Amino acid sequence: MTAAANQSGRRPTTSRRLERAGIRDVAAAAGVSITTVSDALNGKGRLPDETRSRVREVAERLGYRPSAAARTLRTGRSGLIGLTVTTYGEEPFTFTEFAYFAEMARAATSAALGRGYALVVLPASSRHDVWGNIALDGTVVIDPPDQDPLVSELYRSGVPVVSDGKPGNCPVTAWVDNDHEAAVLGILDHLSEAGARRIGLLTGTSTDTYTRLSTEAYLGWCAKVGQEPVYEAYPAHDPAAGAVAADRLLARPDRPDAVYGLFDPNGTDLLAAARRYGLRVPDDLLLVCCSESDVYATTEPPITTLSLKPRRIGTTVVNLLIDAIEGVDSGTGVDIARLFPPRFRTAGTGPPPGTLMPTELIVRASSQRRSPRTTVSPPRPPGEV
Amino acid sequence: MTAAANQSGRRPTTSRRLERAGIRDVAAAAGVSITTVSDALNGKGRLPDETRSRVREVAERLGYRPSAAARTLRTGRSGLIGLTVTTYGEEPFTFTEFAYFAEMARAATSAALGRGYALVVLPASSRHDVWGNIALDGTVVIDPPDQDPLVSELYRSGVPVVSDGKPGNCPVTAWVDNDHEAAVLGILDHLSEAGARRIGLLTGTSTDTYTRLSTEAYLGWCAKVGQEPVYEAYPAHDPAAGAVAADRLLARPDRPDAVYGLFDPNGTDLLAAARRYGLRVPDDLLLVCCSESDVYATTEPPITTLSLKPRRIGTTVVNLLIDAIEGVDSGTGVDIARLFPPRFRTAGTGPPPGTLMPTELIVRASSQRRSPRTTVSPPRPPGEV
DNA sequence: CACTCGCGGAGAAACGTATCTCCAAGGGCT
DNA sequence: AGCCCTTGGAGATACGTTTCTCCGCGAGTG
Repeated sequence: MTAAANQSGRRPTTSRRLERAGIRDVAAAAGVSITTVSDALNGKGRLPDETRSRVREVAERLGYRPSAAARTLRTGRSGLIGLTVTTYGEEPFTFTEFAYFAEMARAATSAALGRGYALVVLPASSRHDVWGNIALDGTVVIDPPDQDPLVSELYRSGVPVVSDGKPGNCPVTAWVDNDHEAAVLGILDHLSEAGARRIGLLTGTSTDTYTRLSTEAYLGWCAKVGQEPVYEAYPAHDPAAGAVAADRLLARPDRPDAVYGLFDPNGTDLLAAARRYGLRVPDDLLLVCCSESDVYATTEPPITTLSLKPRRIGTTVVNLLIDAIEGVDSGTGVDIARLFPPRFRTAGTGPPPGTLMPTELIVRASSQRRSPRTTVSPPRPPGEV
Repeated sequence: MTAAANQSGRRPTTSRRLERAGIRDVAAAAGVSITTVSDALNGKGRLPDETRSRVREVAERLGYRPSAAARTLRTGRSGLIGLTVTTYGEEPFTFTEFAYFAEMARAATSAALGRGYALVVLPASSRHDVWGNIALDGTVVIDPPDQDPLVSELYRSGVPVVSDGKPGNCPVTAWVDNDHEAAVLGILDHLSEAGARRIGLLTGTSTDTYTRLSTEAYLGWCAKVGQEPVYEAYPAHDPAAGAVAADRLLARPDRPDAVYGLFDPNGTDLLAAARRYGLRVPDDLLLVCCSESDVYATTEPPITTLSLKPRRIGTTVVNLLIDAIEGVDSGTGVDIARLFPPRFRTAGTGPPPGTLMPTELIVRASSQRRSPRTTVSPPRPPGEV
């Protein structure tokens, strides 16, 4: 019927200014009800294809764009995922400072978008302001410290949290981490096989999981093989401190004949320090550092690096989070971990399901005693090409 | 059917499960109206301090968190800003690939948070899906191409857009860019003064503003001083292609005695190529490249770089955008550019207000003839000062 | 013929907040 | 005494969706 005029029933249609078209306008223009429009556009109800396409066409003609805010309010889902890094001090962002974070964030963003979610970058130390003003379906937390208040708050709010880095004592829904212990042990073995007698460590003073687990693994290994630990620790966010620490390590009376550096810039710093002390690499000093950068392929000599494969981590973290978001009856805010799809659970136990991902050791000249100097099959790294 | 539903007016209070507390619950618990709670929490109405603090306390006790979605729907503001990079092909993200983007994004994120907004990273090429599902108060667009459909769409939706990179023909609210022409001319003059007779350019094949303006400035300069242009172009996203192009440039019969490389990795590529051809830097070849990385401070020799100061750009872009968002009566979706605060307008004209920001040339050894060697007036290029 | 059943679709109730309008009471002023 | 103004606060509505419920109707079916 000619319902076009009064379709809105009690709505004061006259008050509509030049605002954007709403679903009501589409309904009126197409001569159907709001329900039908919603169903047609979302592919939901039982409608003949003809109605569906007609509605779609009208919507297109009016330039109709559904209001994300209204949809979020109604459905309880925003399609937004928070990404935050909590450790490493108060400075706005260590993102991109360490290549690991940059790569990881990029992969996470990509993975999220592939599943229809977008990532919001948030600082852990932000005024409650920003966190409270954003409707988040879930959050990725990078390396939460023990008892992280932010994670607790999110948990209380019923927001699923997946952490990159095995959480100390936080109620996370799930977590993903590298097998840092295996990685360090692998490197130490690798160096030993290359002839190292005393392996030193360049580590950090912060208490994040990565630093802690790696250092513990080193100390444990030392105890096992009966080597006195030789290490220097420095605040990892301070690039200058790294160079100084590298220097200190090589200046010690019990100077190591091999060093593993836990952080990205350690490789060049150690190389520079070695040069200062007249040490040749790898002849007098074997070198390995953890880095995602390929500049170490072109240093002189090229340096063996451990890659944490941040892309894989980022992708996995996001997928776990979205699985949690979509796998849960979002009404019940309680004990999301219990409702988590069982396939992600760790073997037998209760508390949050975690996944350990392997690392990759990229063996270059710095960790191999000069063989015949040519490229005749150097010893291969354990599992990689 | 069920008559026992109605308790508080018409609301079926019994249906409230274990959901989170809403503003109504706070109002009930505090014995005041919803209005009062809202006013008290937002510091808005006229209320005695006593009422205000009492309401706040009750809200705290109930763990009340306002719904961001509802607030967004009501106020029309989400506190979310989109960040997108449109050029450089289809790959998910060139973010962090070039240090410029990484730095710029970081600064933008920081600036936004400082003003209470959060950044959402979005790909320009995304399915309309994601863009439509997010309530954005505005968008930062990095380097939009001419007639960018994304920008047009945003404009039509009434979303303010500020671009990093002078837009070709897009309805942006404002833009920020470096003074690329001045930068290139400055470098060319710098190289001339250092004794260069024939300056080459390593540029890109893409059509983004940066590449275009820089190349044009180079060609213009060549025409003015009467030098035959010597340049090689390659697809900037392909790192391998860069090395090849650098090699090509130095292999030419009309080999330049100075080169400016527009992209970050060009410095090391050119250095490597020079080495292959037995050219000494800076003696036989002067080198400058555009980069934000400080690795060029430690190359052998250190390389002069042009910094685009991405942090300043990112900060400025975001501040302009937020000014636009907050300075406009968001009801009227029309012609936001007109309503833009006049102080940001360019001198006389109409179309979108833009800001040119200076660059910074960091002079290192690669662009200076060794002092003792040729300190005395090398032959000057024809028409130069 | 009375009935069920599937189809196509309409109505209206939320979702949770911000805000506009309006009201009551008390006190100062002319 | 009548009036206005300020203070403190309540009611109701709108924001724009999604979705649950329900309804009419024509066609099979016993």
